[in-house]
Amino acid sequence: MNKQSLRDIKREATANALADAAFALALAKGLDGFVVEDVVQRAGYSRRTFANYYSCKEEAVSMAAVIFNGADEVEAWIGSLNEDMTPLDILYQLMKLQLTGEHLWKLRQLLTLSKQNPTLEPYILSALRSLQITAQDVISDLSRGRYPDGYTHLLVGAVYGAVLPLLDGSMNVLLPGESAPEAPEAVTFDHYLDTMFDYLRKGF
Amino acid sequence: MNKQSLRDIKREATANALADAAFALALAKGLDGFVVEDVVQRAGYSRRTFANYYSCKEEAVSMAAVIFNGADEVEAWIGSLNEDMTPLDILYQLMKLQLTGEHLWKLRQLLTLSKQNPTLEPYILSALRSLQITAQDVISDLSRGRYPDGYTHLLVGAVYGAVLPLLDGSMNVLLPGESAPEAPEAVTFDHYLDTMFDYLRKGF
DNA sequence: TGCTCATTGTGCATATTTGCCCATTGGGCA
DNA sequence: TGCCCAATGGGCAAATATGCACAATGAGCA
Repeated sequence: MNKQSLRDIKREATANALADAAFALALAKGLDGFVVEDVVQRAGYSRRTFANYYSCKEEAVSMAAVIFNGADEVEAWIGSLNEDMTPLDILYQLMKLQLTGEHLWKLRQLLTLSKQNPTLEPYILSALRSLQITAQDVISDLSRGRYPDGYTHLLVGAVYGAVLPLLDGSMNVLLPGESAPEAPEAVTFDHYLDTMFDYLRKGF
Repeated sequence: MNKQSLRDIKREATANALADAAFALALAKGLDGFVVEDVVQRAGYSRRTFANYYSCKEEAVSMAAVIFNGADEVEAWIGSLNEDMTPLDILYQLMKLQLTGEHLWKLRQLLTLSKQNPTLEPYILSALRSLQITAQDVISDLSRGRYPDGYTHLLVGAVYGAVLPLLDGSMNVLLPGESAPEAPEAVTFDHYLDTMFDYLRKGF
């Protein structure tokens, strides 16, 4: 699907390495506990290169949560799609694929960090927005000719607009009795997600 | 000691990755069982970049055997040297440090490969020569003012000129009853090395 | 207040890597 | 023999990464 030249691969690897390093440092030391120099040292790049990819550490930290490592599964899934599925069904399955345990866990960590330091919030929103764009492209492509673009845009917008509230809601529920952070529990989020799609299907 | 900028580090990493990949392929498939394209694919670089570092796969394979990963130990050892050691003693200890098990094993694999394909031999010689240059620099620096350069040059030349015969000799001895290649046995080589230095000390 | 200093942002030169190109080489085969 | 073709070597431009310099920012402190 993607051209993915060697250059593309390495560019993506650089961006991911920087984002991962920033995210790890944010978890370990808090948003104010490190500087860009620490990030590039951990990732093995120069400060100048960091500036070529991200405008600040907040952006890098946020991007770490949307790094997508399941492109192959999504591709296979797209190929196996039924012709008669509605955009709503497609979108539902896509979110199940995209928002896997690791993603959810990272997003929650991001939200926790942003509670302590609201500077982070706009960058989280941007990161989520990039997820939305990706989903929009997939849905648009899959339902082309069967549904107008306006329909899918509104639908995808509604769903991704609800991600943050969904996360927030499931956090409030989970956080008190939350077990180990390294084994994220997604069941409650899934429940909220199902509820959300029920509303979307049957109307609020 | 070395400036070792980030650029230097990455340049060395590239050269090493390419050499390691070439060496691994040579072991797995033989010198004629792979092409440069295979090397760069395994290492994650382009064919053009390979050409920036090595003129052919034989050169890369040979360089893999002299990649030195014990610079720190050597540095520490240099700092702890006695002022009254002779160049011969220094050189003896340096070879013990340089020619560790992994190096010996790689060099032997190289020799085995070169028996099947003599194309490799000049590149092995070049690789050994680079080891010799390094040793020459260390020895010259350590004995500066106490011994003339001519003396150390002749000495180092004599020793490194004997490395290939030493390897050959110890191979002949070891190969029949050689155990697992992944646990190289260096004791017999060490014995040969000691004999060599005995000759150098007391005269042939 | 004004000063100091760590951090950051950015322009520019240089180094490194890649992609694309084509010429050359050398072995296999009709 | 002559042709074909995979592999190679290398020129060149573009993309990416680095090193360096300097300005801007902003927090801490006398």
